[in-house]
Amino acid sequence: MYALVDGNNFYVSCERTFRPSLNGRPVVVLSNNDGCAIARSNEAKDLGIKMGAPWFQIRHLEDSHGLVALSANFALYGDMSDRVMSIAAGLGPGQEVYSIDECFVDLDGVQGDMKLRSKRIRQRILKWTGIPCGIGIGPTKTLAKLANHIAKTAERKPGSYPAEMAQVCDLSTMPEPQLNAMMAATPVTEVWGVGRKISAQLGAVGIHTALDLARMDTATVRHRWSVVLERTVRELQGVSCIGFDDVPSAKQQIACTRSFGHAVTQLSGLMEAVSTFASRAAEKLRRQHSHAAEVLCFIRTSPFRPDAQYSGSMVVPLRRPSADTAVIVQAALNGLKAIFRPGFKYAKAGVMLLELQPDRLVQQELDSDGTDRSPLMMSTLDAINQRYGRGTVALACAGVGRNQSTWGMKQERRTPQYTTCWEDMVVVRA
DNA sequence: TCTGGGGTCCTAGGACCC
DNA sequence: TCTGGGGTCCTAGGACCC
Repeated sequence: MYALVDGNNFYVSCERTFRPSLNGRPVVVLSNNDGCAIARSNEAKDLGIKMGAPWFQIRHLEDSHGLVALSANFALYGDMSDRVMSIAAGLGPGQEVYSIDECFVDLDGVQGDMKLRSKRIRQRILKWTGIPCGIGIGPTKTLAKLANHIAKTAERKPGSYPAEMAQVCDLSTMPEPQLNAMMAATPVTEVWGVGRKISAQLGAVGIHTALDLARMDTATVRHRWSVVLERTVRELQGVSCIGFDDVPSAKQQIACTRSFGHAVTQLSGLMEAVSTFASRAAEKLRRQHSHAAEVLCFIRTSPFRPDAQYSGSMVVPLRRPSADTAVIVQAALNGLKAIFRPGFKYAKAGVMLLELQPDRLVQQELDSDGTDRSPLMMSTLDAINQRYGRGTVALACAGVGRNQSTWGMKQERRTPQYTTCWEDMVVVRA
């Protein structure tokens, strides 16, 4: 049996913890470059703001409806997430942190009233962090997700589901007729694993609700769609098909990509950006103790602009797998020089590390004396940047901020890093 | 003027093997 | 008229997730 704990409107709720004046107001958190809305308060949803809505299309609501927009503050959200997760872990013996705002908890062997227990945990998270959560319980992950959806929807839209489902919903002990009624009231799009494309295809054959999907014949589903959807159907039927990932495995690829604050036309600006992204990616690589065998670099213009379009990418193999920033930056820059075409307004670039492997598998070289100083240098670099802040020590090709004002991120509405930066800490005066 | 970033898994089809 | 059977590996692309 599983529980799914999920923070409501997570980024907005993090901001509200430190600025209670935002309660009751329509609030959105914007993506990097203040591009589009990636989190919305209930009031903002009620204004009809869609997930991913471009800011320039909704900014008129600032004046007309008191909409508040904030730049994304991921340092804050990451830290608040850690706090929420450590409290949620108290619900059961195992926890899988699935994303920044949600986790599955394994409830096997837990005694007592699961719903009451969940309500207490929910209350504790709210009291200790200020983040409101929904908790769903079910015999499979997909049903726990469904229960979570019901818990949140019942709270937000009274009348959509029975009122006692609000905040915490337990589908695991529900009598079948009632469970069927819940599934019949849930559109199939809300089922975990059913996206836009597949729900349209299902709709075309008369499958509109979670219950319709649960009652489909698994062989038909597998034949017409895939084993992925078949698993979803079985999970809805109460047969667990999706495993529990207690210890997250190392990533198979690592990316660092950004849209620019302003268009970049010169190779020099792109070189700075790509160097910076490659350095960041290498840091992430070292944190999970991996080496990369290939480096992918890409650049592209903005598909939203009427200008001439160009998109180029190249995979650069390394002579041998590495986690050395200098090696990875050099490979990325070699790729960049090969794909760069003058005369375009570049809007985005990125570096991806591919073919990752554990760093303990090292292939020595015949002409080497066996002493590789790179690991020591890299761990020193990471330690300094960890202690004194990102970018304290960097490769010179990442620039010294000369072009940063061009390609660097636009963040005009960022809130303080209340919990991760001494200077930004809240001061209480008597 | 202005449209995010970072992942995973699966499948189909082609190249190649005996 | 009629041209086998069975397998692996790789890649590109599509679907999904938050």
